[in-house]
Amino acid sequence: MSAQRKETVAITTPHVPVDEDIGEIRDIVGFHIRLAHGAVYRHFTETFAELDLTQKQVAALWLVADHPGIAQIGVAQRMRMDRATTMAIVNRLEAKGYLARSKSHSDGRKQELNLTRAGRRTLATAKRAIRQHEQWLKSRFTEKEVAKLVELLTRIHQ
Amino acid sequence: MSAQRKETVAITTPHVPVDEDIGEIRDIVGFHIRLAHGAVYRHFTETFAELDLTQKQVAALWLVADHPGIAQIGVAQRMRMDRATTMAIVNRLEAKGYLARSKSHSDGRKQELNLTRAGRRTLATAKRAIRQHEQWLKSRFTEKEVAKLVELLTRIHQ
DNA sequence: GGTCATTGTAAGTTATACTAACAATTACAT
DNA sequence: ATGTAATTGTTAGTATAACTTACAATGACC
Repeated sequence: MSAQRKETVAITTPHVPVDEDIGEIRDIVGFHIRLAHGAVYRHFTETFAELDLTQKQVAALWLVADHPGIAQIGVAQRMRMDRATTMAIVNRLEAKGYLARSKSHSDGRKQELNLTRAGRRTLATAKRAIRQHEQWLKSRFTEKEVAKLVELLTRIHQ
Repeated sequence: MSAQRKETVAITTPHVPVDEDIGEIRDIVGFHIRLAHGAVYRHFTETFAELDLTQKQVAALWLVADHPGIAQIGVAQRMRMDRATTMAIVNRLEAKGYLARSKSHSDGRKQELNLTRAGRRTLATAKRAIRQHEQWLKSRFTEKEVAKLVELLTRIHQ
């Protein structure tokens, strides 16, 4: 559907230049980060359409898999989200049956998060989709450029 | 308030390491883009708290200023948004009194967008805030690195 | 023991992004 | 030139995400 739409645009509106003038905004780094994020987000959504998972949901699932028994606050800190936003995401993953909460016995305030069997199965599928998605993203760079990009981006998010 | 909160965190939870282990996800480029975008978005929101404008709203305002009489579809294409999303943003900017719609006489389907006097005044203020925000973002890079980052990001969003 | 911090939770707000449908207008093919 | 298709704006509805505020339960610490 996306390829079809793109083709339609190319056929019916050849007079619209690909590199439209965006004016002074071209020199704003933050604008490029937002455009790049948007492009990645859109491709991710297409890749995960059948799986019905968002970036955040996959990231949270993956984090819990890598840190069994992690508390919600732990997920929040690693993903740079606040508690309320984390709640919403964990709620959705719980509703889908991919992870389960259980009271921590070391700290009564916390809930331990763990994947269910379905969660592990889905994450395995998701990781294959991520590999595809990453391939699409990395295909335009050399290995060295990928490393450089990650290094630069890391300096932004600490 | 942000500095205060950061300080509080540093004082009350020194046992939480800054570089928490995020596991395998560390190697996913898309994850770094999302984290970087989130960090930039958060700083932008703080910088523009008094102005009560979002990234998208400023970008749209700026685009209209650089392209007087541009149609909504033109804004959408340049910002990689669909028509409905553009509508919402233009509606908000119109409600704030920063831009005005007027029927195009060359194409009856289109609306010409132009800044109001208040819109021009606000954009001027916004540009000063953007300069601050960009300074914060660029401060961690050399000029060469900024150019490289923009070049790499541009390859992602075309 | 009392005070303060942490954690999870609920409720409500805002912004964004998408789809689907519709009306008005324009473009185009035969 | 007429009928069909495409474009543009618009509305309505849905979903996600991020935020605030408030509250309860629990833990940390003097």
